Parts: sequence; structure tokens; C-alpha cells
Amino acid sequence: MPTLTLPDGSTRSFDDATTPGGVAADIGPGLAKAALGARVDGELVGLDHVIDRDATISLITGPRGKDPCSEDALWLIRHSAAHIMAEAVQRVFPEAQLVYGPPVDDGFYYDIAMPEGQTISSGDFERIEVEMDAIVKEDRPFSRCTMSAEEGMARLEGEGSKYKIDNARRALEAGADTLSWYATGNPGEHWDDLCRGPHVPSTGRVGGFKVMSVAASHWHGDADSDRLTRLYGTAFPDRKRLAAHLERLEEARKRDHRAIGRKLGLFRIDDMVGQGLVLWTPKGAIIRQELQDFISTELKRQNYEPVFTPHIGKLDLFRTSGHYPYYQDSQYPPVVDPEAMNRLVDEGCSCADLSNRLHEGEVEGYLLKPMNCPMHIRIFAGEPRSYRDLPVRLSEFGTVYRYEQSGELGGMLRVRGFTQDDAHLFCTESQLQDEIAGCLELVRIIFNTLGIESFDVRVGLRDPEATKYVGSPDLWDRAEEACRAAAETLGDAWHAEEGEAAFYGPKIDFIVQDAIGRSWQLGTVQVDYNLPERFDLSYIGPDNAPHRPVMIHRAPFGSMERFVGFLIEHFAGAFPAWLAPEQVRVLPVSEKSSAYAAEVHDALRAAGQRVTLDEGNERLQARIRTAAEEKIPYLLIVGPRDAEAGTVSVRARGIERDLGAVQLQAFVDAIATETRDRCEGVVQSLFADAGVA
RNA sequence: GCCACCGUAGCUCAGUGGUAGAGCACACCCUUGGUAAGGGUGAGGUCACGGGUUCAAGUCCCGUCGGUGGCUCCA
Repeated sequence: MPTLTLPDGSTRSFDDATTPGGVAADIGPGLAKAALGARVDGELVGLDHVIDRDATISLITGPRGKDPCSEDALWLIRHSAAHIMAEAVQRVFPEAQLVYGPPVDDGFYYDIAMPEGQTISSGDFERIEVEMDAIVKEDRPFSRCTMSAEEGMARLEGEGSKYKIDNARRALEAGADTLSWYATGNPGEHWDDLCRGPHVPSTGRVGGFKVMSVAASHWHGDADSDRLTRLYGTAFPDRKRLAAHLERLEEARKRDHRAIGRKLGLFRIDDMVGQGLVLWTPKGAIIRQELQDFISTELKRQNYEPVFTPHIGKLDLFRTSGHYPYYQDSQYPPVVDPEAMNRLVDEGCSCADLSNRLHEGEVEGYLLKPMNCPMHIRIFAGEPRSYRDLPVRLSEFGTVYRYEQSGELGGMLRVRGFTQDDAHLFCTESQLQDEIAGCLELVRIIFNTLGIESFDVRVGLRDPEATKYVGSPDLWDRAEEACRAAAETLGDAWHAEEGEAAFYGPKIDFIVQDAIGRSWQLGTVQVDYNLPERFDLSYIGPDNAPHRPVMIHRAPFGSMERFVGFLIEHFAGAFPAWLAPEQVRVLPVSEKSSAYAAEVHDALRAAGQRVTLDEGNERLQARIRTAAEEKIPYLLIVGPRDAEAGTVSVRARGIERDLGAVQLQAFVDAIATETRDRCEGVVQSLFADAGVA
């Protein structure tokens, strides 16, 4: 005789065991119709879940009106849609074997083992959707069917799907005592799939769905295991919400830095130059240079000392640092001294021999630097250091090269040559926490100035199970504690993640998402006990004895490439005036005003603004449209009236009308302030004061 | 690197094995227009590259290079 407590605190008693479906019906027919599932004592269950003892229950319904759909409802709908898609795939490709089909952030996927020689391509999506549509229209119930472990395994052995057998074994190992199947319809009669559930009550509840894309995956995420076809889909309670979602995706794609970068001429990646190697065009170079100037100002305040180091260094340097040969796969191959190369050729040395001999150090060569730290370390080590000198903070916009896997490259976000806004801090143990906090402060300044509000702070700790880490456990404990304490000073939410530390020390990363929802690490602060050891770094302490410094690697932007790639998407190409490649464009109304327009142009140029003059052979409307598409922050429209009064008519980006006319000098002063202070709104305040805007 | 898909003008994209196309951008001409596309003319192509099948290949097949998505990786 279960008594159930509802979310509002009220209770309902039942004479016999009941189900969430029963509870819903007991409350009212409207709820019974709207219910998709429930949480019983916090556990997500289907409407047919048997409740035979007291519990709390919260029914899950589809959204009403324009309300957003609850996470639970979406989960049920998408998990159910995955089944429907799987059934449809097996109708179209009867020999396809199913592996695993969970809901994910924006939808769901199903991993499928296709028979040799068959593939699913985007051209098949429509056929699959037609089948899905039929299954949804039939509105067949999702029926659960349970078998004992023995019975269930026997069934699976009989069917012979090694993937489902594996899934079942894992479920049993995880503690399940039975196996369950969900049929879309009647068990034994209709299609079914091994599944823990739960699902929505019937296929018709999946109101809007779409097969989105096809990709490859590996069984168990193991690159050496079977290759599977991963079919992605998405589903919503109704078509309207699906359409809204697809529209959002479309909007997001418009923000893609690759598309905007091309359109606005910010960068290119050229086949002839090489994969993952970014060419910064003049406009993109301005943005990069502005960011560099901005951070350099902050670095001066924090007493950093700029240095320059070469792009290439002897292999021995990287052997000492440990980067060669352990990360050989992700480095451009070494450059071997020509004389040594000729000698090796004469000796008939094979490629494998060469590789070995480079590895062993018998042949010397040079490596494009995959990181700047060894070079900075040699600067630190180049003179005796006293504790009075610490911390030493060496900074450099250092370009590094890493031979990332070709499939991983993408636009500016993952490249093979990139410039870190790098610095290495050498300090004492007791200075560590303050120094980390100083580094985090830099990131904070950058994010605040650029209005970046949506990011994750991750403190990467060592994985207690793994053995790849160097350094003593108590040093690690202290460093991890220093990172946590420093993260605490940020004032933002942060989370610790085990196993995310570098092998040489814990770190704090700032993670953002790109336009299509992928996560990228931008700024990073990493503590390092390893390299000071390997390079035998020391300073003389107050006790007149040598001590080992601690190193911090830090890059608040991360890399200029990735940061600007992210920034393009963050601003959708509409950079604030201080960053905009072109800040102002002067548009004479007609040729009659070109002399005055040139005067305006020259005044702004003299004030240091990036300004152009568009005297094109087009109508004013067309020139405004062009400038708007180029995301230029301010347009100055000047005609005879302005020439007469010495004014400019200002049009600010994103405002589809003229703000009004101001004296030329007032505009020059305002934009000079706005760009100098790296802020927004100074120009517009000219008009706000007048009550115009 | 792996799997799938894709590669046609600077860009976005049409193109049924039978003469290479459009819009935008570009150049020139006309138009001098006060707030998001004025009109005309023209130029622009080794259909990514290399093989093959065919009377005939942008189109079909194979390979290479490059891009996209995902997987794996990311010191």
C-alpha cells in the first residue's frame, strides 16, 4: 500500500502497487495524457515502472506552450528517438548491427556496425527518416520486457551480436540482475532492442526528429578496436521546437570563424603553405597586434621581462626537456645538419636508422620548437640567480610548431604553427600561490575587457591511479593546493578534474565553446616541478645554499590563433572599435562632398584611427550596406549640410539609422577615447547626452 | 592517423555521360544619388591533381592532395 509524495509535498495513497502512469491517471486525464515518464525517488523511470512501496514521485511531462522542455523529457524523447532511428536503419540496412545509442547534449546518436562494404551516407538520411516517420505515425507503445541474466544471455548468444552481448555483460558486471528489452510495439511481434530504458510511453510522443549527420567512431572509444558508424539525430516533443533548434544551429554556423574570417579577410590557410599553418592577412594582423599591445601593457604592470628566442633549437635541448623523443609523433621531423646527412647517405643509413640515431643522440639535428620553455629556461640558467631576483618572469609571443594529426586540424582553433602569449615564471615555493594568482588576474582582465562571460575554469589534478606523473607526491599535493587556493581568488566558479594535470604538474585552464558547441582550452596556468629538475635550475637562498625554483608556464590567451578564432565567433566579426581592423569609414553623400570627406578622413588618420574613405561609384545606400557587411563600427556620412556646419553624421554598427550629427572634433575625441580605453559607448554617449539615442 | 562525406570562377552554389552556368565580388561606362543592393558592358575556368573506362568524362572507377564532421589525440 504505497504512499507517494508529490513535488508539492502532498501525498497520495494506493491500495496496491501502482505505476507513474497510474498516478498520473489518478490525478487527472490531462496529466495522464501529457506524462512521458517520472522520477521515483530521484530515479528516471517509465510510466509502466512498478511502485510497490512509499516513494517520492515527480511526473515528467512534455512542455506546455512556449515553455522550454525539461531535461528529463528531452532525455526520454531522444533516447526513444534513438530506438526509432535504429529500427529504421535496420529496415533500410537489414544487416546493420546495433551497438549503443544514448542521448547526448543536442540529440542522440546510435553506433552501428555496418556490414563489410556498406556505408550510410547523408543521401540515406531521407530513407531513414521516412521509416522513422512511419514508426512514429503508428504510435506504437514502448514495451519493456525483462529476462533473467541466463535467459537473456542465451537469447543474445542465439542472435549472435557480439556488441549486444558485450553490452549485456557490462550491464551484469555493473550489478544488474536482469536484462531488459524495449519493443516498439508488442514484444515478440515488433522490433526490439536490449536497453535499460526508460522510454516515453509510445513512439508518437517523439513529435519532431531529424537525422543530422554520420560520422565514425570506435568501439569502446578504442582506436584499435572495431570501427563503427555513428549516426547522429536530434528529437524534440514537437516540430516547432525542432525547427527552432535547427534555426539556432543555422545561426550558430553563421558565426563560424572560418566563414567570417574569409568574408572579412582576417586570415587564410593556404594549401600551398601547408595544413594548419595560418596566414594572417592585414586585417587579421591588426586584431592580433592590438591584442598583443593590450596584454603587453598588463605584462609591464606585472613586471614581466620580454625576451625573444629562436624558432629552432638543437635536439639536445629537447632531449633534456624530455619532449624529444617522447612526443615525436606530434612534432615536425628534425632538421639534420647537411654534412651529417651526406655522411649518413654515404653509409647507406636507412630512415629507421636515422630515426634511431637521432633518438640516441648519435646524430645531432635541430627541432622546430614545440614549446618555448626550454629556451626561456636557458635564459634563466644563463646567470647565477639569487632569491632576491625571484620571481623572474620571462615573456615572449613565441611561435611553436606541433605536428597535430591532420584530422584534428580546424580553422584557427587547432593548427600546426601557433604563437603563444607565453611566459615562464621562476619562483620560490612560497611565492607560488601569489604568482599563480597574478597569472589568473591577467586572464580575468582579458575576459573582462572582451566581455567573455561564458567559460569554464578547470583545475587539472593528477589521476591518483596513473603513473605518468613526475615529481614527489608531497610536491604535487602542495602544488595542487596552491592551484585550488589561487582558483578560489578568481571569484568565478571552478571545478577540479582528476587526470587533467600535465605530466609535470597541475594546471588551471580556461575553457570556452565555439559556435558549434565544441570546447576549447584558451588560457592556461601550469605549475612545473619537472623542468627545473631536468635542467638542474637553482637559485641561491638566504642560507647561501642552492635551491630549486618552481616554474609556472602560463599563456592567458593560450595562442593568438585559437584566441582570435574564438574571438571572431564571440563577436560574430563585429569587433569593438579598438580591435576592429577598420574603425571608421567616411561616406560622402556625393562627389560634391568629396573634398570635405577627405578632410574628415585626414583628421581621423592624424588622430591615429584606422579610417578609410569610400568614394565608390555606388549610391549611398549600397555603400552603407557594404560597410555594414564589413562590420565597420562607425560610418561617417558627410554631405553639403555637414561640410557647411563642420559636422559628421554618425551611423554606429548595429543601429539601423543615423545617430545624428556632431562636430568633427567631438567625434575624433570620442573615438580616440573609446579606442584608447578599450571600451564601448563613448561615441554613442555624444548622442545620449543630447537625448538623441 | 582512422571512418564517412565533400572538392565546378575570388566567394556562395546550379549542372541528366554529349558546347562550362548563375548570383555576389572584380574592371570599365552611364548614373552624383542624405542613410542596408541604380543601370549597362566586360573579364574571369586545366571542373583539386594523376591515372583508368568510354566514340565521348565536370559527371563513372582507382589513387593522391585538400576541406568538413566525428573518433582518437592535444607535452
